[in-house]
Amino acid sequence: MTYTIGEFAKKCGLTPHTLRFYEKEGLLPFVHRSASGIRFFSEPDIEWLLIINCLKNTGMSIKEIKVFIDWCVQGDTTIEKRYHFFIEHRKKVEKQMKELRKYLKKIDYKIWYYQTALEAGTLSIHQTQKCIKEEKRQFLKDAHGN
Amino acid sequence: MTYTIGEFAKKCGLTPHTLRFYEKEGLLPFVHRSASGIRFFSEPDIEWLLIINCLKNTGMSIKEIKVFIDWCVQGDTTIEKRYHFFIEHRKKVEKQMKELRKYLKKIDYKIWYYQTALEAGTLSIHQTQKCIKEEKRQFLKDAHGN
DNA sequence: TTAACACTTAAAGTTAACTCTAAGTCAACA
DNA sequence: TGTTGACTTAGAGTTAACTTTAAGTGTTAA
Repeated sequence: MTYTIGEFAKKCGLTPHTLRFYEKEGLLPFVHRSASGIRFFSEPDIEWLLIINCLKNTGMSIKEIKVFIDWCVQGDTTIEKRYHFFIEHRKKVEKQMKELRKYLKKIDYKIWYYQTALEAGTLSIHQTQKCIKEEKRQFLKDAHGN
Repeated sequence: MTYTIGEFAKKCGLTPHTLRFYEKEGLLPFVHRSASGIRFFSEPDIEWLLIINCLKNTGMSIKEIKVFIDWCVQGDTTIEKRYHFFIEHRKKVEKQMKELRKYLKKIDYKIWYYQTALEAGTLSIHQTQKCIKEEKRQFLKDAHGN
C-alpha cells in the first residue's frame, strides 16, 4: 500500500506543501519516487513522521532533527550517537515537565485565589483577613507536597 | 525600594527593551513614572512578571495575556472571568503535560531500542530476533503502566 | 478527454515575540 | 562636567516554521 503526497499528508495531519518543505530540509530521506518523479509514501514512513512530530513537539528545531535523520541514513556506525541523542533529549523533556508542574501549581494557587475572592465578592479579602492568609499558607504547603 | 528599568530587567532576566515592549503591548499597566517620565518598578511588580512568565511559558500569547491583565485593571467586577480564565488555562496545561508524558514514553522506547542495538553492534537485531520483539512488547506493556 | 492532482524553481509573505537602530533629548551620579 | 543610562517615535531586522504565489509542466483515474 502506497500513498501519494496528498493522501499521506492527510494521514499525518499536514499539507503536501509542508511535506515537500520537510523533504527540502532533509527530514524525509526515505521518500521514494515513481519513474516519472512522483513521490510515494508507504505505511512505515508514518513512523518517521511520528518521531519527527515527537521531537518537534518537545521543542526540537528542524535543524537538530536533521542531525538525527542524517545519522539514521548513515547506519550502524551512528548507533551510539543516536543513543546519546535520545538520552540528552530525555533530560530536556524531563525539565519541561518539571517546569510545567511548577506552573500548574501557580495556576492552582490563582484558581484558589479567585475562588476565594468570588465567594467573598471582592479581592480585598486577600489583603484584610488573617484567616485567608492562613489558608493561603496552608494551600502553598499542600501544593509543595505534589 | 524602587528600581529603574535596567535594574528591574536584570531582576527578571529580561532586557529594558523587552520591558518597554511589554508595556507597549499593555502587559504592564502597573508601572509608575517619576515626574520627568522615568519608569519606576517596585518589589510587588515582580509578581506580575512571574505570572506573565507563567502564562507565556505555558503557551499563551501576549494578546491573550493582555486580556487577563485588562481584567485585573477593571477590578472586582471581573473576578469571575479571571477565575474561569485560570480554570480553562489549567486544562490546557494538563493537556500539555499529558502530551509530554506520551512523548517521554516514545523517547524511552527509542533509548531502549538504541541501547539494545548498541549491545548487539547492529540495528538489524530489531528485524531478526524474536526474543527482542518479545522484549519490545514487554517494554511497551511496562511503559503503558506509567 | 478532462478534472484533479502531481511536479518544479524561486521567491515572497506570514506570524510571534522579540531585538535593534536611529536620532535626538533628558536625568542622575561622581 | 562628563559618563552612563533613562527617555521618545518610528521603523527595520531577526528567527523559525511554515505558507502561499507564480508560472509553467506532467500524470492519472473516471
